[in-house]
Amino acid sequence: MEASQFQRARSPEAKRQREAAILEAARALGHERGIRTVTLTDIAAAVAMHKSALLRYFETREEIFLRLTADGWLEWSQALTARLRELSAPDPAAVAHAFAATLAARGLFCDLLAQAPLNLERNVSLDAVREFKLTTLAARTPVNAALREHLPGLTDQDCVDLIATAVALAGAMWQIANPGPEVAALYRSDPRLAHAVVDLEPRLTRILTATLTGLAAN
Amino acid sequence: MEASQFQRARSPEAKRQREAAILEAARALGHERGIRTVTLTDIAAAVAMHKSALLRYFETREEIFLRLTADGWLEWSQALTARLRELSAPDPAAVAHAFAATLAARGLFCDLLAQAPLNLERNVSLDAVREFKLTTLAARTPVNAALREHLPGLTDQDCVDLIATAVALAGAMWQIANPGPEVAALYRSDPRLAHAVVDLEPRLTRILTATLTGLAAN
DNA sequence: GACTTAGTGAAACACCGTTGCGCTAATAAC
DNA sequence: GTTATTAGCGCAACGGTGTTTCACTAAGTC
Repeated sequence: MEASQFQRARSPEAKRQREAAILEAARALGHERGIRTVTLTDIAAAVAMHKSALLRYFETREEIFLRLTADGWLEWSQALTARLRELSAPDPAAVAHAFAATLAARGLFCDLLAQAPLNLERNVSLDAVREFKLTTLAARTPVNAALREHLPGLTDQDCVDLIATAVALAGAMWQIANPGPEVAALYRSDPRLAHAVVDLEPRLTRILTATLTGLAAN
Repeated sequence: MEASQFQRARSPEAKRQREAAILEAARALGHERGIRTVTLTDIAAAVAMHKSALLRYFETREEIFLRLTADGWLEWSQALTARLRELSAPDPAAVAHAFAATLAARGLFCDLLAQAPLNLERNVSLDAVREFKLTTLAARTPVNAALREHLPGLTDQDCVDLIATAVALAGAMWQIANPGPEVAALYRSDPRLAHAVVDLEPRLTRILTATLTGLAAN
């Protein structure tokens, strides 16, 4: 997050190093304050560059976060696939819990998921959109395979739907489960608002368990 | 959307009329271009006022859309409750389809739902947040009652989870199902991106049917 | 050591939501 | 019917976005 050794990146390796530093700074800032509040000026300050220089590495602000989202997909896919392969006996509830736990543990990813379709596919080149979609497809593939292997009763469409559901719910519900401090205090102060306080992981587990058993029963 | 009869609203009725005109203009603009792209200047032009004048009726831009969202909840609740009451024999698939159909038919509401937790609960007074949450609670109550009446096997928590799931999925998936024209063309042009083309209503129906049968089976 | 080239910072730009401030339309007082 | 008061409104300015332009100069090349 501090200045690099070199003042100007000319070699391809140096450029990749700078690009990685920018992504890492954006990730760190997004993690501690939420994506929405992270500005180009903030990222630029974190990597000791001017914000205009960032846009020589990424076409637009949204593209930075789209890259972060794609990376998040791949990382989450690895973690989830590994967990699914550890399961022994076929157990929909365990599968649902694996989805919920891996997602709930990745707050930044959930934050990004919620904003990806909303903000990120606009103001981004079509090439970037294509690459992003292909990356998410590649990330879903091993999860899909592990699912079908563990629960042979599921069709391919079932697996596609399950992953889409888990990701959509994680994005949407993470936002609700993580309000700002004042709003959280408000929810706790008024008993009528108790329903607004939600705990992400158990709720996701509950819902996904139901969805999965429903799919398996069909 | 054109100018009012009076130039200045002084009586309470005239003020409410102006407020309604602002909301209606925001709704119309959001419906045809998506909430994200609707600016205060746009709304002001539609009601033939200056944008600064809008902020005498609503504390902030987000508050306008929060009001629209709350109205959407009440309207959807009515429509869904009526449809649920029309169902005769207990049928989870029919219930799921009622959810999916009423949501898919309300694109603006889905759009608002996706942005409500994300953007709207920030930059809005705590009073507005409280009122919004209470309104959504009031909107959920009759749906909850109709659900339990039609499918007695469901617990209260089941109904709460089902409504939360339906709403979260509708918001998130509507965004994916309705990309901009260029992105939609991209999806259609590349066979590897065929999975990115989704049809909201059948997909929601499928998923919610599974979730509901899973909940009922538990 | 001079030359070229390409990464960078500074500043300007367009646009956003928001605020402060006169003006004057709409009402009330006489 | 005239005048005084009040308050809704347009205008212009402000601070803050993301983005673009351009002169500068560091880093490689001969």
